[in-house]
Amino acid sequence: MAKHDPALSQLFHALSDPTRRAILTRLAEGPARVTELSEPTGLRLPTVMRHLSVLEEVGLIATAKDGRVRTCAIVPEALAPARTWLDEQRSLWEARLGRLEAMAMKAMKERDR
Amino acid sequence: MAKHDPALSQLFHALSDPTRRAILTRLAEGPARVTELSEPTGLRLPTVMRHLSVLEEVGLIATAKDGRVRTCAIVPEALAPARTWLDEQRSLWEARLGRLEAMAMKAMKERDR
DNA sequence: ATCATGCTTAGCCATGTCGCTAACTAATAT
DNA sequence: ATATTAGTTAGCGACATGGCTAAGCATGAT
Repeated sequence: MAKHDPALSQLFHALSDPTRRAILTRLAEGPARVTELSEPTGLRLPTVMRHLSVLEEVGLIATAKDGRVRTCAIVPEALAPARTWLDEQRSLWEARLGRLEAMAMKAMKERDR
Repeated sequence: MAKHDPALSQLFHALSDPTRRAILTRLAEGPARVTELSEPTGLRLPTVMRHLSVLEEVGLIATAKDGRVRTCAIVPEALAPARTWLDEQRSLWEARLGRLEAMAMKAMKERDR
């Protein structure tokens, strides 16, 4: 069985929450402080903090504290493993389609023989 | 705020489980019956059934029962929304990089004036 | 020195997830 | 007719998740 890939699981899990995706989308426009990120969500600060922790743990964002303000920025490379997995999946699928096509060709040749 | 996108959330959630990803990878090679899918997982049948339900609910697989055997097949188009979101995210990021670059150019011109 | 701001921590609650066993149904094989 | 096979349903338990409030703690403003 394909062995655990905890990083990928965590990555997809992080992306599975709409609030977290919204935060990432916001951050794609540029860095922001925590309060700034929390405002559009309608959620309380501690809740948003938790989402930010999740995002930071999987490496999707980086944060730094300056004085009492924490600034968050996106880490776009962190999305790569997800893309890679999806691409692999697609190429597996296409390989299979290719084999099916080959079989169909072969079947036609047999029939015409 | 970006409005809810429950389908995307469910899709990412479905992909966030290693067992489910393993099942998809297996199915990329061709259809399989339930028992066949359960064997390599080391999990009990009802557990695997639950995973299959999740996959079917989000449209990642299709199943059909013939006699007492249920056959499962992948539905590769179902991955598209995930890919699309990742691509959008990347293009947002690149647009931002573009703007930063433009700002840097402008700053250099100002400085050289 | 005091107050307001911005985050952080601790802890609670409801709900969801993932595993299991046990018992059931339906189809096929003997 | 009976036994086996393949899946299904029901329901349990442990733990994770996502929301909240309340209280704490630095930093910056007055």
